[in-house]
Amino acid sequence: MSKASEHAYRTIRESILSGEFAPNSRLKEAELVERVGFSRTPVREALRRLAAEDFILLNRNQGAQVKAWTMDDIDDLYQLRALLEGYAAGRAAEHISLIQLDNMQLSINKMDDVLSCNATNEKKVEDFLELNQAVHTVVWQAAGSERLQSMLGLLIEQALVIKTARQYSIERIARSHHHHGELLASLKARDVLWAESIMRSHIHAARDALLTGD
Amino acid sequence: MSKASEHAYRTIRESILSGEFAPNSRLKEAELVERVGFSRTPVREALRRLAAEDFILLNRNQGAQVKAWTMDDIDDLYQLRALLEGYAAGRAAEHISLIQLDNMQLSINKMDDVLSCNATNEKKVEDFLELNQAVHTVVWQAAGSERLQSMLGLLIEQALVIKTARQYSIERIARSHHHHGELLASLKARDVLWAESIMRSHIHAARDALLTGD
DNA sequence: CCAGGCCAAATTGTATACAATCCTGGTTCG
DNA sequence: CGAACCAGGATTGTATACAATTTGGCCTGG
Repeated sequence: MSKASEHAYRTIRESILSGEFAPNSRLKEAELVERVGFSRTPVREALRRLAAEDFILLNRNQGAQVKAWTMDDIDDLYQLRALLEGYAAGRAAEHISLIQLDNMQLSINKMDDVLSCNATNEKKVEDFLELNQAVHTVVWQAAGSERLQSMLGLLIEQALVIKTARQYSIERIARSHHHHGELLASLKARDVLWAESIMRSHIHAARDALLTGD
Repeated sequence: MSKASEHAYRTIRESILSGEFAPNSRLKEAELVERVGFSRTPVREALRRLAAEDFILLNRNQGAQVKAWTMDDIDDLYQLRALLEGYAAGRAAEHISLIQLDNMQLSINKMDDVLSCNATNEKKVEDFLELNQAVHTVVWQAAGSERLQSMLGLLIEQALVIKTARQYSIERIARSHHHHGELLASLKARDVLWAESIMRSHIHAARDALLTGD
C-alpha cells in the first residue's frame, strides 16, 4: 500500500481502536479527508481495507459505520483463535527450527525480566504484550502456512478493538505466563498434541480473563 | 459494492478463474479498463478486493499479478478447510434447527436424484456441486458464527481456482456422497464429535481426490 | 394532524487530469 | 567489454471535477 493510503488506513484505524470513533458512529469521507490530510481517493481505499478487516461496515451509497462488538462476538473470536492457534502450535511442533526455538526462549526470558523488574504496572503490561506477540509470531511462522498466518493476523487485529476498553491486570498476566514455558517445552519435545493443547488453554485463559473481567 | 466496482470485480475474477489470465501474468489497469468498460477507479477498487481475497498479488507501484498456486498451497487450503468446516459441523450439531435439517435433507435427496438421472456427466457434476454447496452453507449458517462463515467463504472461493484446472469425475463424487447422509444423521443426533469427524473426513476425501488425481 | 411526495442539500460513486514512480533501452565512462 | 546511469515512455498513485444516490425537511392534499 502506498504512502497516502497507508497513512489514511493507519490514522483511521488508530482512531477506531482508541475509541475516538465510537461504535456505530458513521464515518463521513469528508471528515476523514480533513483528518488524514490526503484526498478522498486514498481515504476511500483505506475504508475498503478496514471493511475487509471487519473494523467497519460499508453500506452501498450510505458510507461507513464503525462496527459494534457484542460479548458473543468476542467469545466467538477467541474460540476461533483457540482453534487456529492450537492448530498452528501443533504444526509448529513438527516444523520449528532450532533458531526459532532460541528466539522463543529469548522472548520468554525477557518476559521473566519484565515481570520481576520494578517498572510501573502499565509499562510492564505494555512490554509483556509485545513479547507475548513475538512468541506467538514465532509459532505462526514455524507452522509454515501463509494462509493460517494471515487469518490469525486478522483475528489478532480485531481483538485489539477490545484491548483499549479493558485494562489488563499484571497479576492475571503473570498467572498465565507459565503457559509460555510449557509451550516451549512441548515444541522442543516435538509433541504435536501437547503443543496444541497448551496453546488452546493459553487462548481460552485469555478469553476467560476478558469475559469474566480480570 | 456498487455497480461499476462489482462488475469490474466479477469480470476480472471470472477471467482469473477461467484461466484466461494465466498465473503470474501481470494485470495492467489500462487493459482491465478496456475489458470491463468502466474507468480506472472501480477497476482499482476491484483489484484491491481481489488482493484481499488472495486471487492476485499487489506490489506497490508495480501493479497486480495473478497468484500462482502450488500443490502445497492447495494442500494447506484443504487442511485449513477441514479444520474449520469440522469445527463448523460440530457447532452446527449443537445449534441446527429443524427447518435447516429439512433443507439439508431436501438437498441430499436432490443429490440422489441427480446421481441416478440420465443427464450428461458434465451436467450431473455441475448440479451436484451446487447442491453440495447448499448443504455446506446450511452447516455454516447453523454454526452461528459470522466470522467463521466469512472465513470459510474465502477458503471456498480460493478453492475455485483449482476447479477449472481439474475436472471432477462423477464416480468419485458418488463415492463420497454417503458422507452427506452420515453428516445429516450426526446432526440429527446432535452428536458434536460425530459431526466434526464426518465433516473432516469429507473434506480430506475431497483433498485426496484433488491431489491424487480423481 | 398525518401520509405521501417532491425538491434541495449532503454524501457517495465514477471519470479524468495530473503527479510520482518504475521499467527499458541506449549511452558513456572505466 | 561491462557496469553504471540517465532519459523518456509506460504504469501506478493521488487529486479533483462531475454524476448518481440518499437524506431530510417542507409542502400539499386528504
